[in-house]
Amino acid sequence: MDQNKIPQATAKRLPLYYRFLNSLNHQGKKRVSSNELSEAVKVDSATIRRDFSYFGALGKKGYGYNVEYLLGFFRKTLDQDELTEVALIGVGNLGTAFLHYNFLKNNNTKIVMAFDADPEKTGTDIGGVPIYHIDDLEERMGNVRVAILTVPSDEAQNITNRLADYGIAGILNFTPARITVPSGIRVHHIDLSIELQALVYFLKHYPLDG
Amino acid sequence: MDQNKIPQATAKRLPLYYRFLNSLNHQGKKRVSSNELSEAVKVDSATIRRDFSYFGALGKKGYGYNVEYLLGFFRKTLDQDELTEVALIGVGNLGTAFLHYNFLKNNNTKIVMAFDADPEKTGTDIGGVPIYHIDDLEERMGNVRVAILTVPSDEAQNITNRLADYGIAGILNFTPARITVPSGIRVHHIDLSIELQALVYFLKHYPLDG
DNA sequence: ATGATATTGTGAAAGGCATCACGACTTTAG
DNA sequence: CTAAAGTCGTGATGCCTTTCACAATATCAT
Ligand SMILES: NC(=O)c1ccc[n+]([C@@H]2O[C@H](COP(=O)([O-])OP(=O)(O)OC[C@H]3O[C@@H](n4cnc5c(N)ncnc54)[C@H](O)[C@@H]3O)[C@@H](O)[C@H]2O)c1
Ligand SMILES: NC(=O)c1ccc[n+]([C@@H]2O[C@H](COP(=O)([O-])OP(=O)(O)OC[C@H]3O[C@@H](n4cnc5c(N)ncnc54)[C@H](O)[C@@H]3O)[C@@H](O)[C@H]2O)c1
Repeated sequence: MDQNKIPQATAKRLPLYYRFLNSLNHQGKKRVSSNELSEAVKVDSATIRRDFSYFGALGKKGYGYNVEYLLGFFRKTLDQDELTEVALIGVGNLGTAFLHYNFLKNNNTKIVMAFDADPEKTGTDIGGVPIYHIDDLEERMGNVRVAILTVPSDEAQNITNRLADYGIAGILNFTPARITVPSGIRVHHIDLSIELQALVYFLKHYPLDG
Repeated sequence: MDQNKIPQATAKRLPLYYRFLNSLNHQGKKRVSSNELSEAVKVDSATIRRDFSYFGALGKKGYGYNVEYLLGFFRKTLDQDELTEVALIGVGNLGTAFLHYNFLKNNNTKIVMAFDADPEKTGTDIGGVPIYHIDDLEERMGNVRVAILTVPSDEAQNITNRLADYGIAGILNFTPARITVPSGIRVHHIDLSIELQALVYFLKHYPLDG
C-alpha cells in the first residue's frame, strides 16, 4: 500500500482539508496559502505544510497552493470518486438521525441499508434507506463491508460477532461497549458520553487556553 | 489547578475507567488487576498503571486495585457528585437524539434546556427538557456554561458568537464548521462525517491490523 | 530587470505518549 | 516459615507528532 508512510494523524486531517478546498473551489478561489488554510481549519500552518509534503511538493514557493490542483489531488487520494457502501445497525434515536443525514453532502460514503430488531421499524425506510430485520443481516448485506453500530450496548458484542463472521472490514461503534473483534477488523469508537464528560473535565481542570 | 500535570490522553480515558469500575462494583467485584481492566477497556495494561500512577499509588503490589477504593477516588477526581448543566442548541435530527438520550446513565452531566429557531419546536419539550426559542438564549441560559451545538453549519459561527458573548465556557461542536472563539473558551469538535471518512480511508490504506 | 515580498518544504528540536521490562512488594499455598 | 506466583509502580526507551525557523524559490510592482 503506497500510502503507508502517511502518519495517521495526517490521514485524519485529510477529509477536513478536502472539504474546505472544495468549498474554496466553489467560491471560485484559485490559490490558497497554508496560512489561510490554517485559519479556516484551525490547524497550525506548519502542520498543514508538513501534511501536504507527505504527498510530494504540491505547492509553489512564494505563491501557495493551486486550489483546483490540490483538490483534484486529494480527490484521488481520498478515493472521492469511489462510493463506499455502509450498513447501519440499530435504528433508534441515533440511528434515525444518521439515516436522515446519511453523510451524503461531502462524502464518498452512503448508508445503503439499515437493520433493527423491532418489527415496527422493519419493512419501512428512512430517507430511501430500507430497514431490514436483524435476522436477515447475512442475507441482505451483500458487498457491504462497513457498519455503523447504534444498538443498545448489551447487544453490541452480539451483533459484532455476527458482523465479524460475515466478513465485515470496519465498524464505527457508537455504543459504550468496548467490543472485541478478530484481528484484521478495524473498529473506531465514538463514545459520546465520554466526549461530553471529557469536555467537562477539561473545563474544570485545565483552565483558560491550556 | 493541581491536576495540571495529568496528560490529556490520560484525562480522556478517566471516564472510561470510571464507567467500567462502576459496573464491576455493581457486580460485587472487590478487586481488579490492570490486566483485567485492560481486556475490558482495550487499553494496554502498562498504560492503565501509568494513568493511575499520576494520582499516586492506588494499588497494591501482588494484589491489584481495590474496586471500591478506586471508584471512590475517581468519583471525586471526576466530580461525579457535581452535576454540570448543559444546553443544547439545534433540535434537529441529531439534537433530538441527544435529548432523548440525555447522557444521564453514567454521567455527571445533564441537558437542562434546548433552543431552536423553528416555532414548531419551541414551547414543547423532549424527555422533560424544555425547548426555547433561540431569540431567548441570553434570557434563559442562567448559569449554564456548556453547550452542545447541533445547528446547521452556516449558523454555527453565529450562535457561537452569542454563546461567547454570554460567557460560555465550553462547546461540544457537532457541526462541520470550524468555529472561532475568543481565547479561554474550550471547543471540542466531533465531526461525524470525518470520522466515517477516516474509517474508510484507513480501511483502504492501512490494511490488516496496522 | 531588480528588489521587495510572499510562501513553501524541511532539517532539527521539542513534546507527548505508549510500551517494555524489571525490582519491589504482597499474597497465597503448602 | 518459605517458596512460588502475582501485580504494581516506574526508569528507560522509542515512536509519533507538532512546532520552530530558515534557505530556497516564486511572485509582484515598478
Ligand atoms: N442517543 C444518543 O444520544 C446516544 C449518546 C451516546 C451513546 N449512545 C449509544 O448509542 C447506542 C444507541 O443509542 P440510541 O439512543 O439510539 O438507542 P435506542 O434504544 O433509541 O436505539 C437502539 C435501537 O436498536 C434496536 N435494537 C435493539 N436490539 C437490536 C438488535 N439485536 N439488532 C438490531 N437492532 C436492535 C432497537 O430496536 C432500537 O431501535 C446505545 O448504545 C447508546 O448507549 C446514544
Ligand atoms: N444528523 C447527523 O447524523 C449529522 C451527522 C454529521 C454532522 N451533522 C451536523 O450536525 C448539525 C445538525 O445536523 P442535523 O441533521 O440535526 O440538522 P437538522 O437540520 O435536522 O437540525 C438543525 C436544527 O437547528 C435548527 N436551527 C436552525 N437555525 C437555528 C438557529 N439559528 N438557532 C437555533 N436553531 C437553529 C433547525 O430548526 C433544526 O431543528 C449539522 O451541522 C450537521 O452538519 C449531523
